[in-house]
Amino acid sequence: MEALISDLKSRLKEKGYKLTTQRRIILDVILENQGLHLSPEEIYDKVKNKYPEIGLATVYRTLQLLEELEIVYKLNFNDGCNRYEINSNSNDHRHHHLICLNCGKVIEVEIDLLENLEEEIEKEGKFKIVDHNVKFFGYCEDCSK
Amino acid sequence: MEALISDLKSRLKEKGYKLTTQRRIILDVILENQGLHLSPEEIYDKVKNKYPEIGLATVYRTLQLLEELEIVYKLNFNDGCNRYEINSNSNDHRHHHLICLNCGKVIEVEIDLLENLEEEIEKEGKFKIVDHNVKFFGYCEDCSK
DNA sequence: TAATAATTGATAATCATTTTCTTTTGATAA
DNA sequence: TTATCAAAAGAAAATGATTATCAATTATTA
Ligand SMILES: [Mn+2]
Ligand SMILES: [Mn+2]
Ligand SMILES: [Zn+2]
Ligand SMILES: [Zn+2]
Repeated sequence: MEALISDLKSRLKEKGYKLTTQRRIILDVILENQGLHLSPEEIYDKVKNKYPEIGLATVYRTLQLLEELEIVYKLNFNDGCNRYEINSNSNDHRHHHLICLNCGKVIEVEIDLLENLEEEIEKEGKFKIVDHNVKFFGYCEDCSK
Repeated sequence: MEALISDLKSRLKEKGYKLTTQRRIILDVILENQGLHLSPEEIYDKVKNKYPEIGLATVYRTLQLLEELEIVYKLNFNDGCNRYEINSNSNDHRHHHLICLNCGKVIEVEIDLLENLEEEIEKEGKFKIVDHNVKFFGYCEDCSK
């Protein structure tokens, strides 16, 4: 997590941006809530505990910026808002999400196993893959009865 | 395509809904534009050519209904609106999408190849998979230079 | 220290989608 | 066929997430 903050600092500087208190706290909140996939509003609420003067617009702006810098990743679970998580692996591995159709719970899966599929797709020579996004829908343990 | 219309008719009747002209035309437009992933607004424009009195709210309402009946499938390419396509295979096979990060073009891939991954996930016994959604990001032929 | 550029917070504006409400339509029974 | 009644449609207003605007503040540079 320290690595991420210094990462942020250098990537910001690189583009002439500053590491402000607000930005750092927003990233802190996301870091402290790994796996929860917070929405901007939820992040706003949590940040307000640490920095009550924060404005909602700043949260939106910062999330945009962090996404641009590939420090966070934007998710869409079709529940009316975007959600964000740390982009732990800018390089290769990206985890998948299992979404329970009954209770809405979101479970993370670390195995990737897309190599075959990606290879097969690139074999055609018509597309160069650099990232993917995989969601599985079904029923979690509790909801399977 | 005829199959889909009669499918629609029976699934509607099953739930006490009616097959109206508007609903049929909306489905026709989606059928006539396979692979284009139209947005509600785009569907509205095309339907207006055949039925100028249609209202936008009817399009939204019908899309919701068709999705509920599993006749269409809702997609999100993060471009500010939802998009819809025929849910050609309610059973098993669902095609994937390749999205060009440069020009935005969307290409469909028919190979599935997720069996291994799904098996591996279900092996843990914590989740029963019934559907998936897979997007690949990268560069299309034209944009790879 | 003065000048300049970046950042913020408050507020207004956008824009896709939903709701509300009144009128119309269509299936069914008398 | 006609009366009845729920479903459906269209117009218009409302909602709600996100974005843009703008004046004030803060950090950096000359
Ligand atoms: Mn996650
Ligand atoms: Mn498609
Ligand atoms: Zn569940
Ligand atoms: Zn392209």
